[in-house]
Amino acid sequence: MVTIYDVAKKAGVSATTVSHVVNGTRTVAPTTEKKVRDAIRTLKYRPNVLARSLRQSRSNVIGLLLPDCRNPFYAELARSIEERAYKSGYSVMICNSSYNQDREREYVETLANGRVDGLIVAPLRSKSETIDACRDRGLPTVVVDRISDSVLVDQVVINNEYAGAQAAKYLLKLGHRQIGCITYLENWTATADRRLEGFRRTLNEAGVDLPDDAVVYSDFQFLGGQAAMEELLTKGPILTAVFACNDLMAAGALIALRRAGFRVPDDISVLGFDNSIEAVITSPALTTFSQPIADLCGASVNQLLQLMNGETNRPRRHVFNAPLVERESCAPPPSNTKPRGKAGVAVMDSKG
Amino acid sequence: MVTIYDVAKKAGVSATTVSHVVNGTRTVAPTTEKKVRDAIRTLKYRPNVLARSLRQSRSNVIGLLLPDCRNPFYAELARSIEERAYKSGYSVMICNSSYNQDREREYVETLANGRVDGLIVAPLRSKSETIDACRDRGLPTVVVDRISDSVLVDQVVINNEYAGAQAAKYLLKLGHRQIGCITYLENWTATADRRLEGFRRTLNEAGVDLPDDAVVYSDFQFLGGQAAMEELLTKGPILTAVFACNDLMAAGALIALRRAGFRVPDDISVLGFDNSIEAVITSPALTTFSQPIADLCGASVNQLLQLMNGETNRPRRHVFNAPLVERESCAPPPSNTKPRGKAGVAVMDSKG
DNA sequence: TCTCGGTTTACAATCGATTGCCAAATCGAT
DNA sequence: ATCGATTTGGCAATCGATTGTAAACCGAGA
Repeated sequence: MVTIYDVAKKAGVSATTVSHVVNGTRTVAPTTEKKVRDAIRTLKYRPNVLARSLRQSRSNVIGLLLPDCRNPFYAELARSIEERAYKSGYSVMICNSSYNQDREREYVETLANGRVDGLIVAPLRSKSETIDACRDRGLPTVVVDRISDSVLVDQVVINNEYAGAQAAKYLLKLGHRQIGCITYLENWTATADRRLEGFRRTLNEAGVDLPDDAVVYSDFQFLGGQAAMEELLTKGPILTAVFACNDLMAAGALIALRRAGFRVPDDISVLGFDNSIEAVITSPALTTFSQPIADLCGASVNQLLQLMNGETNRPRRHVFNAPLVERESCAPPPSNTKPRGKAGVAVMDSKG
Repeated sequence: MVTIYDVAKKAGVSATTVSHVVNGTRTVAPTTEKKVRDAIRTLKYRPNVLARSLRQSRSNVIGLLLPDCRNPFYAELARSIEERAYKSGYSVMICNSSYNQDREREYVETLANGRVDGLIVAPLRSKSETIDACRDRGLPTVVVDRISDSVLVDQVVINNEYAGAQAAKYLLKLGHRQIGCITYLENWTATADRRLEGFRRTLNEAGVDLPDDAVVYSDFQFLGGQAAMEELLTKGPILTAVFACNDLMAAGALIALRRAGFRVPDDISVLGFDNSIEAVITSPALTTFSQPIADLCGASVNQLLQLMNGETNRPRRHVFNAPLVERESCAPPPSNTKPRGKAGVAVMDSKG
């Protein structure tokens, strides 16, 4: 490896001068500068970023710790964060915890000690030592997508409970009364469970029950959603609508329903979440909630940049909303006796 | 930050001893070891990975440079590579070139100088200075998915020309004669263009023409595929089958066809590539070619590990095959006058 | 010739670890 | 008590940069 001393020797100057030429940190006489630049070019010298980082105690890298980059929502998040970070001169190191607590902890250990200047993390659990570990090390940290119990860390999230409530209102308005839900492990992430909470509360307020066997806990993945829908069909009550807490599971549900001979949305409605590419390419296309990814990433990166600049305001929670995107997968229930018109204009169905 | 010297002082030993306790590189008396471990626990000491890497000139990180992790094929590739690397004690730094040459070059600059021990890259172009830059720096490098012109670098790819030929044979066997193709920029990646090459050659050998206006160059993305299909419908010849060089574009083509009132596969067949999740959730599900991701990643990581261990065999090219996966999106052409039976059993259509 | 002010360059310490080499301590055997 | 072998532990150099401090240099004015 060619070092700064090799360049110095070839240019006939000291390493100090080479460093100042490379970084433009002090005025250097034009003739000296030329000698140095020539030497750099001849030797193909590149500064060793490790040595520089060690000395300056900053690496210009930020870490991004996600459950799984195959989930299109996280993939989109990763790209968007990387884009913003790049514009601010930072590279991004993306790591997948693979929905594994130990892996998550290990990655924090690996990342926290010098390798990154800051960390954006979508933690697996709300109550996790991961976040505490970051705080202990004094590592600037922002929690994104998922809520952490810790009040000492900045968080960037959507209002999941509100979105769940909107989901319920939408299905109720369409006339549904037999409603099910495919969600994620209980009390883990403060995402799917909050959506379920708002969903259930709003249904109850409207006098509609959400029985236990109409709720299936799955894994946010395609096959999981498919299996969950099959379980609902075999073991659950008769349903006219299902709210799946992400698009991948909703897509799985569509497949299970098609195989079982149901037509969506004629026989049963399916409501997704995320507005990922999956929502567009399924047939029928999914009615879903749009994750405000640009907002989430903008807020996360800005907040992290502030933290890394030493601005230590009291931690805050940035909250955004996920608006409903209507496509084709939701419609009034098949034997609907309620008015179908939008604003109360009664349009009786065949029974009327 | 608490350093090894802080621990040494608290434990009443030298930094040397602490280092050996942490790394298990020398026998340490049990009582001494206990003192050191207690001090480490009390002070919450963590070794600074930068300092360690600088001294050992290895970081235990490998870089992965991809065009775009939102593409499900690359997302899957990234996860699989990370999984294998993790098992060998390496972390993975994933970077997106975003289909941008400059970005690709900059990332190589950033990664190559100490930050990573090796690099797996899916370069944007076959003829690119990116690979040369890696070689100049002596960075162990493996090219994956795409072929590089450089004969001095290890490559792990599928046989795209063969797969293209198989695509042609399959459509010919179904009875198609009016065939189109949605591919990627010409002469860039040695993936889509090779597929097209094998595709065209095999069609020609069967006496079937692939006219210029039946080939559209797109961008490997969903919207691009949709636009490409629209272009084929408006400006191209009448077609009974389209080969899209990846599933995302095939999914886009399906949408365009549905909007234009075509039924797939009754009116027109669509053949995809990658066998990503998209191929399963579209309706109809895509007949496609299965990327042997496990093979690709296994070979890439193994090869890179060998390179990083200093084993410098002559660079080789690992080639795998992508088998056809039949689903629902391909069928005989609508007004087919050929036998439809599988093994020559003549089943005449309505014209018969 | 000497001094002064400003510019340009170099010396040497430092970041936080690892590690080759040597010294001290311990032990058992004679 | 002495010696040699074996453990155990520390000193100091090193990785490749950055940077505070000080020295060298240069032309101008006294």
